[in-house]
Amino acid sequence: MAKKGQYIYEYKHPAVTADTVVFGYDGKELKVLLIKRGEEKEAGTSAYVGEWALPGGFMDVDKDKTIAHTAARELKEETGLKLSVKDFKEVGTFSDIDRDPRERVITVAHYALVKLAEVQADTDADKAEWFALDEVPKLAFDHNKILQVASKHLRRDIHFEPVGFDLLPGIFTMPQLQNLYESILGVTFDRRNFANKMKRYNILAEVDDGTPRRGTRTPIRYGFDKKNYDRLKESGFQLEF
Amino acid sequence: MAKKGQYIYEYKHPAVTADTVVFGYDGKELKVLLIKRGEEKEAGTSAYVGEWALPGGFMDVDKDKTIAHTAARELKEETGLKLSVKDFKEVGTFSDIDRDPRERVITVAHYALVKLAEVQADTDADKAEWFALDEVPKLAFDHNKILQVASKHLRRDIHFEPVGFDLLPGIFTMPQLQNLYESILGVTFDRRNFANKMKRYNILAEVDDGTPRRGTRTPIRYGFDKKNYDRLKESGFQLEF
DNA sequence: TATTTTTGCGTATTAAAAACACAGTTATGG
DNA sequence: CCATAACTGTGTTTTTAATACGCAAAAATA
Repeated sequence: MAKKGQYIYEYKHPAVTADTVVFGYDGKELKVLLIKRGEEKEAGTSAYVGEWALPGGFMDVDKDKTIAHTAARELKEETGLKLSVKDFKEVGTFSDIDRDPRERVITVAHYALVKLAEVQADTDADKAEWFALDEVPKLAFDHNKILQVASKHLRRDIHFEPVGFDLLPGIFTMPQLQNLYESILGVTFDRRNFANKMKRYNILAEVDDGTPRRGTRTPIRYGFDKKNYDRLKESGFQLEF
Repeated sequence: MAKKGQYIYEYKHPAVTADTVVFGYDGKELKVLLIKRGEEKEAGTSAYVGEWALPGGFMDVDKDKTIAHTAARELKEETGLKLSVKDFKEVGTFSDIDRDPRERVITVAHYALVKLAEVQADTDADKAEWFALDEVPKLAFDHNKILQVASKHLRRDIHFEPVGFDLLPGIFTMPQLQNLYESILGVTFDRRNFANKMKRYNILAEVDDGTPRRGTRTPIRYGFDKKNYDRLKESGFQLEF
């Protein structure tokens, strides 16, 4: 952690934080990881103590190689979740002059996608909790607005990147994939057309995990064919769901 | 401008700047507005003096309502170009730990689109100069990388927003519009298919400015039908070029 | 056991994208 | 001045993708 001391500048500097919207999918709906704010360790005074907020915190000017490193470090410290720096996608900067009552603070918002079932055990239940997207309470600072913008980015990105596969377990079924897309986009697709379109992209691979398919009712199990996806991406290919 | 003095913090703060990639189109190719760096007015020591760079500068913590206001203010100060705050689209944050030799500086990059012919007179020729995108020299800091990312954002945004109309004069022809799209995207379209597609969106309006159309060779003049576009956008419509 | 739900596979229809031909007028080069 | 090339507009045809449904088999449900 950064050292406390006396740091002097000729011109005013803003404080900089990184906040992260962590999205997870439980098979039914999209969820977000929130923390309950405690006493601030770094800033002079604390703000919004006891309220729900996005995980995040102040940049360590000496140690954080980039602002994404700040986001990753703070997420780990506040929720126990350890993600790779490249999993953080930048959403935008929030810099309204009065967004923090203590001093001028600008924050760089990120979002990250996790396989909820696999990480739920890692999240520190004392401090962090998963909320359904439509049950998120009033949050500290401008975090409701950040959440809104991040959701919009996710909905846009899903059209061009295989983000669905970051949210689902490694092996999944076509109906699961469709449910995910429908709940993120808030629409419904025709079952058969959705499957056809997905298959045309050749980024799904049937997986045989021993489960017998006695009838057509047992859904086929798929995995994400990352190798094929990377190849397609390199050749200038563009997904469009 | 911010006052010089002694500002003390308990924890280290990074300096924050806003840089802007201003794109203009001269009818042939995409251009970018660059400035020649002089002595820094605000920071203790100057860096990259005499080199080309993107217009931008330090946030005024007391006066800049948002980081976009910083971008607008600095652009005005450095190039004479006065743009509305809402014309600045955020590209991303650049925060590598060693990107500025003086101190830790993170920058929020933006891009803006202007009608080159109409603003060329406003740009202060002593300090600023327009460069063709493929003739941009080596820039200060990580500005080449910022330019690259901004160009990528522009190429993406052009698919969903009528950005072409911000770059062209108010009245333009179909070939001009096509040339713009082709030079931004680096592709070629079939003349007839392009025109058909554009017309289907119903965001173009034929303009009669008195120029007689004696033959089919004199191109039809169009204007951007903003009213129709806003209506379409409100109804959930999405452009896709 | 009868009924409903779920899954896969397929077809017909509709809309859009891509490829292409022609005619009139202006610009260009000798 | 004339022949040629270049530019613009308006179509049509062909190919491809998107959309809307039908059917059968197995599993869950009542």
